[in-house]
Amino acid sequence: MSQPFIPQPTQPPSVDLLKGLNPSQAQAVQTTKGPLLIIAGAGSGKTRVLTVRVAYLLQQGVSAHSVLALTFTNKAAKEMKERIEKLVGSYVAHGMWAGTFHSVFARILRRHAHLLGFTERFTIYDADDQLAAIKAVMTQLGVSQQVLSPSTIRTRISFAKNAMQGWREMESQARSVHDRQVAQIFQEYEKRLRNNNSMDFDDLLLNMIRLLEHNPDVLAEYHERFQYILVDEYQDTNRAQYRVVNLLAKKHRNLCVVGDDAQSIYRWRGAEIKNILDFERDYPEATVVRLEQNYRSTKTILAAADAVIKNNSGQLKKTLWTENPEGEKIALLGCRDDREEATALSHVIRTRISEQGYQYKDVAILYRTNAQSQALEDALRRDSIPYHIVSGVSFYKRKEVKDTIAYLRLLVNPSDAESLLRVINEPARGIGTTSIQRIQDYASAHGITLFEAMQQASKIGGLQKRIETSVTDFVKLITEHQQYLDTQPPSILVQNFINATGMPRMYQAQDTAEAMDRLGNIDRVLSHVAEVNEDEPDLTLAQYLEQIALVSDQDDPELGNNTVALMTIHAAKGLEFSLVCIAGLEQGLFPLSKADTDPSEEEEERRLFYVALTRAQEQLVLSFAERRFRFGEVNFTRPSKFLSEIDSSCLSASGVVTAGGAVGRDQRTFGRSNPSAPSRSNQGIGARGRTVDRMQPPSYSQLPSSESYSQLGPDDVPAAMPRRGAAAPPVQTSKYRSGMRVKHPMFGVGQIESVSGVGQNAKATVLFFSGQRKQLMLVFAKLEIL
DNA sequence: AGAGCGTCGCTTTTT
DNA sequence: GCGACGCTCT
Repeated sequence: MSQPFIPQPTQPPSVDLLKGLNPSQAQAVQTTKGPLLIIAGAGSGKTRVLTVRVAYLLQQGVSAHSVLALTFTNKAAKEMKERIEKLVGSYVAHGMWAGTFHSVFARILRRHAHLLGFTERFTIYDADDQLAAIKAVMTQLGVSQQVLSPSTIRTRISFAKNAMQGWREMESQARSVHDRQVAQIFQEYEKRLRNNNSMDFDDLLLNMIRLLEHNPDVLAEYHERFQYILVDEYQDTNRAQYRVVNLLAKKHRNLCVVGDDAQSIYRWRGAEIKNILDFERDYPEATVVRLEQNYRSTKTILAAADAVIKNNSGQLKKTLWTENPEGEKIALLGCRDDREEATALSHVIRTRISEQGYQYKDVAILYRTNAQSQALEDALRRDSIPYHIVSGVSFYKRKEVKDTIAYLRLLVNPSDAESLLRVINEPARGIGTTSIQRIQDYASAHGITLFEAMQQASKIGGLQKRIETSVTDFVKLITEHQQYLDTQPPSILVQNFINATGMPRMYQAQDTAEAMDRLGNIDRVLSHVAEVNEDEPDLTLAQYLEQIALVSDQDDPELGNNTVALMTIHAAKGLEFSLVCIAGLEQGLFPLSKADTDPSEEEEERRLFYVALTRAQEQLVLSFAERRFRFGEVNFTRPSKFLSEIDSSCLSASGVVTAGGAVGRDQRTFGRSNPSAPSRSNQGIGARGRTVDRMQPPSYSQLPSSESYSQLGPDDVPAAMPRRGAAAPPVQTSKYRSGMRVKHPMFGVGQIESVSGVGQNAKATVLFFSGQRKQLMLVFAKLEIL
């Protein structure tokens, strides 16, 4: 992309980018040379500064090609790209690399995979794939999964990798037999992934370091290219990410990092706050800019957040302030149990929407753990409040979806033993554990991959003739479709291949509602491939797989809808809403229980609470329950100590209410129903924390019977509400009639022959012009009526 | 080989 | 309250 003399049609040559920026923001934008640390408080216009800064760079004549922007989420990367394009036009912004650490590194690693002993078609393993590999290794080593849990081992391996430690370090630091065993599993795991031509998420970082450190010419190439580097959320970088960033920035030292130590909430994933705390030590010549003016929240919300975060030690110095109004006080809902909490929140939301002119999309309910969403969903459904869940149970976690993906991965990377083992007997081919063991033994005896062993099925001793045929057929299935990898577009290839696996036929034959559901999910995967392929005609299957490996289903289309958002606080980072409800403020839940023993864990939980509070623009509602259903049983709880850290002057005088009182209107004060008792003493839940015990609930007889809720049957649930985990937008299945002409994204135009079932289960038999006759689940099929 | 049953452990957060 | 896993039976 040389720079020809083409005028930029969409953009006047000099937009005044600095207009409307405050002095610190402007300074951050204009400091283009040398290292720059931007300490960006919550709501201080960070994204704006980042994007304007890049736009400014480009306007100064820097080529987009030489800019690299690294983020943690795909969403952040996408937003940044879009906003920069808006500022300078897509022509000028073209060629800039903005992406997550993992996606950018995966792209670079594919290009140089051979230097590290991988092929460019390596598979990327997510946590589940890692677990499968670890289990396989444990079985192979004869380690009982009872004694050492695979998921603990996964965590330990991941943690070690994030700290750039290998199995050798782990072994030398081992303090027990267990530790040594973990190290041994670690070692075998590494070997296994290598044989599988696969990398886990952490490897994407580690291999990037290896690549750059062992190949000076490659490093030089990227030094040449990336002259300006930006890192968002620098407080969340782990040691490996820190290392790569510093390697890449070493030559030009034009490294701009942005972050807020108070919002560091990923320590459990290896994030090291000290990376941001030590930036000035790493780059003594660094410019430091503090963005301290908050444009998001009211004074009340900021005061509460500030009071909370003050309890943490070792923060970077900064003082958030705002010109925004004082705003409403924070409401506090004390509830009897989690069901009432959900009902109370739902009612508060409904009241404020109808009385204060908010829209559904202005509201979010945040919680600490995903499990909490269930009760909240039920309540919202009962009240007919439309909502969506941000990154709930993943679509990609469903068995049939994982199987489908595993088939696709195997096609691209036949060395991938994990995927192979997943699908070898799905649908049943008579290849059971015994046969697999034989093949595996043969493979390791000959030092070849599982798939290669299967290709020599006839030479493997002890295989029954019938099974040998099955194995040969399976190999044929894969190899036959492999030849189309380079010639057919993924949409076609995948359709044919998955059909040939026999999976759709298997579910078809089962003919249960559940099987139809699964069939619909497989269809959704295929449609998704087709969709992406339509946008990117040059897409390869390998690229598609990489995309879905590195994308969680966060960027669901429902964000555009006017619905209340439900999500974990982690998922809420970077977002803002007019009205934010934070549920489950109880000891043991938020802060989560393990914070009791480890003060640094408590500080992380407190930062998490800080993040939650600062998502709110105008109003905050905090809630807790005295009893909560967890682990299949009812637990009694105490209010979160974080509540006591909020100054009582920030809390609404009538803020503490029972769920019963909150139903409909939140005005009944907590505690004895004595109207003369100044509610001030109660709201102090307190203000002093130790008063917690005093705020025991009113007697249950004072509260409306909870039976009033159970009178609401499932019929009260509006049919169009999203069901848990169902990412598909509600489809009006009733509008389809036989005889209609319809269009399917993959099968094309056809005519409905018949419709059966109702609602979620409605199915249509469609005869397509291609001659195919298909039974399609209407909720998933995306049939367009012509 | 595969279905069926019982036990266990567990739900923090995600690229 | 769920799913994953292992054991037993057919």
